[in-house]
Amino acid sequence: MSFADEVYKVLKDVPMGKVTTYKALGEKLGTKAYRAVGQALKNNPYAPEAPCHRVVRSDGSIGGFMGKIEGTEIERKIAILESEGVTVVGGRIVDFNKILFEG
DNA sequence: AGAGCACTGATCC
DNA sequence: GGATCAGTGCTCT
Repeated sequence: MSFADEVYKVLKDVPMGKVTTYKALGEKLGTKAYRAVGQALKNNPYAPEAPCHRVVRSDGSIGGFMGKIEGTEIERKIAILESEGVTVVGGRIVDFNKILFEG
């Protein structure tokens, strides 16, 4: 088990239509290195199992996969979120606090 | 070994 | 209320 594996394990526990934050994942893993969580997510070896698009920043913004890398596979993940019932506007989650899953 | 990163909370203006 | 600093753990050079 690697650090990344634990991240995905927690991530898979997030129900559809909900989102979680890097912080929540880090806390569950018992670490404070939230950046390391992001590192693991961008690696994303468990692509369909690890819904990295379902992970957002603590303030509800989508995260680094927008604005500078738009036009990549990332934007499709945003569409997936909306498909799951999560609304994203201007790179920000709508009703973020209501769909936030903290386990 | 050193810099960087898909972050966050706390300071500093 | 925005910009900057420090902390954190892992990956790449």
